[in-house]
Amino acid sequence: MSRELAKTYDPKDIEDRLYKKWEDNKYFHAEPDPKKTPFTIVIPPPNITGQLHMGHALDNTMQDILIRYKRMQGYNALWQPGTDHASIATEVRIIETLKQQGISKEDLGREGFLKRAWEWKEEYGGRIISQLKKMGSSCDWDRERFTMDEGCNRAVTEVFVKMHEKGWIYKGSRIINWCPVCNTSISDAEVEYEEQAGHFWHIKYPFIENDGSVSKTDFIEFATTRPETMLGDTAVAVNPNDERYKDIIGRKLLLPFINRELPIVADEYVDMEFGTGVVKITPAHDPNDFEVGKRHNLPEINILNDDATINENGGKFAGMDRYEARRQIVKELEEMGLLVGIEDHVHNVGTHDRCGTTIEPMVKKQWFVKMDELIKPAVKAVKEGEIRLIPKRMEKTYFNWTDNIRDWCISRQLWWGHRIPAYYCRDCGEIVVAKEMPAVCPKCGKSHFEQDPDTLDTWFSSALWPFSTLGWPDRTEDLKYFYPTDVLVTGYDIIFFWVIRMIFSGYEQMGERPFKTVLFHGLVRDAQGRKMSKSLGNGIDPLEIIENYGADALRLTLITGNAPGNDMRFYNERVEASRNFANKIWNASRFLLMNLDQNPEIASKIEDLTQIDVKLEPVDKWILSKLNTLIREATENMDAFELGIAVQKVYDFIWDEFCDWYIEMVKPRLYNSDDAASQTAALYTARAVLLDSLKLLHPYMPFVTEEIFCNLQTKEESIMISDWPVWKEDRAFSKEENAIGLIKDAVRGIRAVRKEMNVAPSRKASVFVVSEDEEVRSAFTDGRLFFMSLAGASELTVKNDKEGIADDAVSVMIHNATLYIPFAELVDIEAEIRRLSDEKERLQAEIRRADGMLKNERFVSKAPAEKVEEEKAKLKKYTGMLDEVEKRLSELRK
RNA sequence: GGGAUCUUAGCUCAGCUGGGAGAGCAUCUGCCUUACAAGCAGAGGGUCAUAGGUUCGAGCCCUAUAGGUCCCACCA
Repeated sequence: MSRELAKTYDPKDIEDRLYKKWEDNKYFHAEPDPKKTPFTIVIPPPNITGQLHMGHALDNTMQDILIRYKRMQGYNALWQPGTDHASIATEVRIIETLKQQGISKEDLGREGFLKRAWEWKEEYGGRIISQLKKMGSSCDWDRERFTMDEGCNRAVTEVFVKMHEKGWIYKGSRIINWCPVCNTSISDAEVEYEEQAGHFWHIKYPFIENDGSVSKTDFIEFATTRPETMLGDTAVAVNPNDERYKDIIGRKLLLPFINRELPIVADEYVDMEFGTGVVKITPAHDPNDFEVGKRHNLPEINILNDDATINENGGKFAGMDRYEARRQIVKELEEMGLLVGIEDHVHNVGTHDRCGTTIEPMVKKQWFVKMDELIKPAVKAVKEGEIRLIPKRMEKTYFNWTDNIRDWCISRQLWWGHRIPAYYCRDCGEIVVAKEMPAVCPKCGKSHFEQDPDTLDTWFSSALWPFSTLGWPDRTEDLKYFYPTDVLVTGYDIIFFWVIRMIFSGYEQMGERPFKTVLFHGLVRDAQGRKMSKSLGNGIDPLEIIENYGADALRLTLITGNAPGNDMRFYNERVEASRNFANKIWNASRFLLMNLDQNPEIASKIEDLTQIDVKLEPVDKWILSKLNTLIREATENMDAFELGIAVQKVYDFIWDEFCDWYIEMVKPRLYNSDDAASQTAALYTARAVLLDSLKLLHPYMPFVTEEIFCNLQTKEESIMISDWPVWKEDRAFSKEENAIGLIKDAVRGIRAVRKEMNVAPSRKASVFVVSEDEEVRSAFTDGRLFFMSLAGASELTVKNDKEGIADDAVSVMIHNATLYIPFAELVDIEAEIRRLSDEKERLQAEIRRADGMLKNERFVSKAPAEKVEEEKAKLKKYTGMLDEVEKRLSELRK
């Protein structure tokens, strides 16, 4: 045993060394073992472009806590790691880099670009992994996967082909969200709405008279926020019930610039109350108009190029950017007298969540997943509790999405990702969806196939993650053993993107839930409560925190004082508090090790001692009993995923009960080498309690606990594979809990009195304990040594009456006993009377409360008997104390 | 427009099934007590947003109001 520990804990000394030890010993590795119960978590795969941020830090800390806890409980714990190719995010980043070198994506060509992308993956994919390791994450790195590795690719193709056969994946011409900067379609979930100050342009179109001429006097007026879309108008709509417009339904208008005839159609979609009650219809560029267009068989005229410039359908505006065209159109309408007015208008604009570009709705041919049937088992599972969401309120968010589900646009006009397994015959145009390119066309027999150039939404592959990582589509042993997984830990912000899609994919592909519980956490915000973001520059780098305070401190900070699903604020003072706690444990163990060093005989045999070998004293039993309760409660809290509460209890126990009370209580015994039995019991107990406390803390603070654990014992090689403590009958000592509780009350009372009376700490005083209760007297007699030391007493007399105690002694009342401290020259009778009078008032208030409850017949008859008894006991206790205070007061007033 | 959530000590937040309001930080006082000044001891500080209701009993359950945050929808 190395006993030369530094005075302050320095995480830098130990973290990397211990992590290496764990990895080298394969503690993180899990293999199917029928003798053990599996416990599985799949990591939310971080993007290969990513750098560890506080969100990852929180997410992974929570997972590591659960995994380490279950591993210690004897489960076959697998934490399945991996990374995500993050199709669009990565592609955008690579394009940016290329741009700096003056190269475009097209310059490289598809193949060249993908080569770069894989190089990128090799270069950066490992970065986030090594950062996760710095956090202490106990992932099974032997099983590291990537969403575009061979197995995942097979899973993706398998699912696509299967679902296509089933008719649940289809290609269709629908209105989709188009990002003109990223040059791709995106799903509804990727659109972020942003409030922007814009305008309402009030415009009028002229009627076409029956003779075919354009009216110079007859117009219809409406308003739009996107005037340039008029180039794609194919109708104007009014509500069929609108009396104002009944007569004009079916008439025709002339679209300026384009000179297209527009029918006036009647559709319920139009809100009569809003604006003029007239809506221009642009089926190719507005989702609602698209629906109207379908109902009325209107042509869909796309007026935009992919880069959001106006195409040839825009007549003379062709080639202009969308906003330039908007300005020009408004200007010309004004000149033509067709602009009625401009109004300021704040409205929500859809933007691409990756790049912030305003998206354009466009009709395009894309691949979709049909959702109506697919979603059903996913809804049922959560409704019936087969999948539990924590906190429960997340179910509302979940159902809000499932109830309004729309088909999922899965094709992307990107190169980095899973290429769609659809093949087009160049000769006859036949589409074949298959795992591999067909040799010959089933229709025309020729073999000129071309694969669909598009790739899949990045979430398509992550939706399969819980089973693709375990070997699916093969029925591997891993899959049979570890699936379904147990807990999914993630932020509530990706419930739509990922959680729901994993759930329906799990049921569809595996016929079974992908996980039993989803544990949500919130966002980590900055000290002012703002979201951490690159643009604000307010992000706190977890690696920097680890560098300055250690990974354990970071982990503890992220878990304490936080409930599932709630956002949290992060600031250095909180990390300092966590770091201080690590140091506190460090020093407690240093204290123990020093004492073992000074008692080599005891130290040599301490590892072999059991509780029955040592003569436990009441304080030893007291702390063991407290520990026992802690073990039960902390375990219960962890099982309920109340990690913040669990660790708070462990923290309080270690710091308050163990360090501030127990260690102080046993010091006199440890320093008295005349009583080896007592020393042994104290060292045995301190060590046993510390070891179990460390175990309870290990999931939260793996490094410091491991280091101390290994210093304290030699039989087990690591705390992370040691057994989780359990509540034990032979550690429950209620009598000692009461007795020591009483002594603590006495010590606190005396300390408070001394402080109030300005008695210097160095000045000792004699203390008398007077009690008629024999048990109370023996508690103090048994605890004489440490009680005196803690209370600053020079001598202690325990007796059953106050005979011979100085009249002006200061007194402290506790349950069934009164303490007297004669301070000789220091007495201030008036002050003592004031102090006791305050105490009297306090006790009277307590008695009023308890008495009031007990006098309430309805309380006595309706409240649980246990509760009533509790109040009766309190009433008795406080009445007794009040009697003593009153007696003392009358003596002092004589 | 729909929904969720929050409002508890100066600050940041816990408070699990309703049963005498807690922590960390900050503040004040006193301590270098041979594990730890990243510490020890003591103290102050809250009508638990407001108004009703249910209950023997409400920070916790219900209703309404006010303010904040977030999500969804997107009336052109």
